[in-house]
Amino acid sequence: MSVDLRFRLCEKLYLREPQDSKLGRRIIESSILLIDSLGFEAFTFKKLGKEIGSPEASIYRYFENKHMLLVYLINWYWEWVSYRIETSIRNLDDPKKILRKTLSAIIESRSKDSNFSFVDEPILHKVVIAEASKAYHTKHIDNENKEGFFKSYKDLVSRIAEIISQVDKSYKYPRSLASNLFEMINNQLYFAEHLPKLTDFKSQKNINKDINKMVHYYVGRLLSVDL
Amino acid sequence: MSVDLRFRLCEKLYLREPQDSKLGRRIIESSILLIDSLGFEAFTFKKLGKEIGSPEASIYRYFENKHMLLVYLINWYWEWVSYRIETSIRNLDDPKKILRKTLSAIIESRSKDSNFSFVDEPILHKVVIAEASKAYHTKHIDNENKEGFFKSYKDLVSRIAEIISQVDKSYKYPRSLASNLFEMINNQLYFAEHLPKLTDFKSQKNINKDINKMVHYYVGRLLSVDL
DNA sequence: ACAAAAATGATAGTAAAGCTATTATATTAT
DNA sequence: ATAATATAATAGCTTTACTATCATTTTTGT
Repeated sequence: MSVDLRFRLCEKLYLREPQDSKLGRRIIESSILLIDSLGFEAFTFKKLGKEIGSPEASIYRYFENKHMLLVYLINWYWEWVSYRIETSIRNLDDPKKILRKTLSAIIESRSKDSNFSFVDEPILHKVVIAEASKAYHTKHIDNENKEGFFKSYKDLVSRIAEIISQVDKSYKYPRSLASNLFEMINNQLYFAEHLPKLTDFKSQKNINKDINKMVHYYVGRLLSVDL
Repeated sequence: MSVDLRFRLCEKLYLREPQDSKLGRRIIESSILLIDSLGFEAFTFKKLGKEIGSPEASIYRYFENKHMLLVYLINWYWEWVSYRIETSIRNLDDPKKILRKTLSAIIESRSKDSNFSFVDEPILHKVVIAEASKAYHTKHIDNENKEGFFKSYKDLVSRIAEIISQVDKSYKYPRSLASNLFEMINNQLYFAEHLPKLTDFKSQKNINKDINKMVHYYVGRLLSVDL
């Protein structure tokens, strides 16, 4: 019998912790699928309610609105990526090796993880690729940031920046490189599928391998180390 | 008496060419200011109509909906950047010099241009930074791309990729580098202002200089040339 | 200068989104 | 078994995102 791990996310994001109840988990599970299939703009709590056989009003008891739900899902995703990275570099000492493993773990954060039965990670990653920028490009960004809405992503970027600095202490832009890494990977994946003129990658099975190669080359060049 | 230049944008974007009438230009002018101040989500044609003293329905005669208007504005911005780049590299031969000038022109695409009286370019750039990703992260991206909704940006990226290739013919990712350049610059500017943990830049007057330096360093490193 | 054509204004109306409120019925905890 | 809590069922309200109609300007062609 599998026990679901759970992440502790910013409490301001929800009215009731969705990981703790059946309905809550169904909200998480189904919203990921529904946002993926409808797109965030066409996604509504009414449609989600219909999907899971519960009234709209019940969903409002968990999340104030669909924006909060999106931010929640995105935080969940970054917590999960962090968890995968830490797992994959545990017991390593060599900074270059740690960096290499970290980069590969980031790219591989696209496959199903049996530790979380109610989340389909590959689809959640699709949602992050397509919708995450909407979560932080809002008029209320400064308040929301103060409340901790983006903590998971910021912590992850800080961690990667640290790993980068351990390879090249003199590198001037570790945070920018770290955030750009995530944004770039997700953008290039999106472009490969939808706007191929904006990328050199082709949308195909092996795209992960190609992106992985590029990212190692890229970071290696910028830090002038061989990765 | 100043004569406004105008750009030829994809005709599918609008129902009536807004650059050709007084009301149309007021729509462009005021929508930029209003999207900047309200954010795209809270921006509506009703509010825009109130602002310019025209009924909502009149605006609908120019643009099918606010999404189309946003896409239009963003195309306008990229056409303008292209125009500024071409102006600044005219008569140059040396590929490295062309690349250097191009990068600087991109960064400097943040100041008022007196050739277009009805557009406040610095504010339009703010709108592009905050809202452009919403224009292409939609469920209808593939259809819209087919219709040419993103032509201006794709053409610009192609042009930069060409310039990059002329400096280093063997560089494998010219398109990805070009698109990443634009996305990175805009993201880092946004992060500096709103999510400082995600960047090494501080939001202050001289940020353009700092970003310019980083971008030259960055492209120089990746292409292994001195810029 | 004048009629025809085209653009704009004024106003109304509709469906859906984005909520909030209320009461009834299940579930769960003690 | 009962009290507390969560969920269901239903209703209703405001705003958004449009569409339609007709009157009034403004522009254009001759």
